[in-house]
Amino acid sequence: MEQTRETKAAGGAEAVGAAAIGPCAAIPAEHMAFIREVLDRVGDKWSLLLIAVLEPGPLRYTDLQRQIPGISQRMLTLTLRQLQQDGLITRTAYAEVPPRVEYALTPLGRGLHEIATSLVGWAAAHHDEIRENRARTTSAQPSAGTRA
Amino acid sequence: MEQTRETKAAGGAEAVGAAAIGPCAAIPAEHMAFIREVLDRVGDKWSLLLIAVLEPGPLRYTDLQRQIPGISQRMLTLTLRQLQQDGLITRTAYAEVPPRVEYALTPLGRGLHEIATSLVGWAAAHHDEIRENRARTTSAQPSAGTRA
DNA sequence: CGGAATCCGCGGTGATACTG
DNA sequence: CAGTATCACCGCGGATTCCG
Repeated sequence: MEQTRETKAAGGAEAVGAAAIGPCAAIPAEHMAFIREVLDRVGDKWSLLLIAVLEPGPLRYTDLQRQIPGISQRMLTLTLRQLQQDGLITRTAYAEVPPRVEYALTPLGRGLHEIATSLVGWAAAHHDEIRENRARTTSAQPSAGTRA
Repeated sequence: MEQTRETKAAGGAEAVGAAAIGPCAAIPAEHMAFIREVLDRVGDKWSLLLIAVLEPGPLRYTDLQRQIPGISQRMLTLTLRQLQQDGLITRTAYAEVPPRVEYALTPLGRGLHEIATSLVGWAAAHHDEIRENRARTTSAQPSAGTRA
């Protein structure tokens, strides 16, 4: 029974050194945990969007709120802080009479921003396609494996 | 008080027609909702990872479980089904005596896969950097804007 | 203006057990 | 092998309120 599972995961053990070959095929299990961690942080509903929106220059708190209609102050602040802790964005507070705070991408965050942009672009490009597929298959699961 | 917020978001209103310029700068609010939707689906802890892992060829259910250590049957099945509904992956069931089911990327899913790979690659490349940053700033927030 | 604090619900998520 | 079903948890995330 074990030989069947060797389909393509045979390199699981020695994949440790194979990380350079492909970033995805045979991912070293040791890194999986952290990758998941990053993926989770990045995929927490707002982070990527925030990174994507933060593109050009420093943005103020209110600006971010305007650019991301659905977000609440709570989530904006929370996500902002998280991103800052990870070193993806910088927070600059000017202790002026009308308090002003600006958020900007760090070089590290800029790298992620490109990916975020790709993702947003992909979503925008295929959103109708996905919607069609989703509508077509929504609540349309036969009992089991039909269509061979 | 209103003129201060015009920093760079002045194009917020007419950005609707500016969608073709940049995928990210001044995102049309109309698409935001769906982008968030896609982003959320894609960022639901497992989807991207699954897409990334599904890279080369068809994989069986058990293979996927092996490749993604932390996932439960429930989440695997759920995510799989969701991705299938969105037309990102295909599910092929062979009604054999030992039931065999193979999952593979669709062309659409392959597009996302590239992005997922980028993201995973990015995470792997900067995971230590992020960790440092995170450790450095963890529970180290002064009362307010220190370091200008 | 930019947040912090609190309350609270929803659903994502994981164990476990069972089925075909 | 490849799921499905049920349960129970907890943390994300939204709404609201208050502070500097």
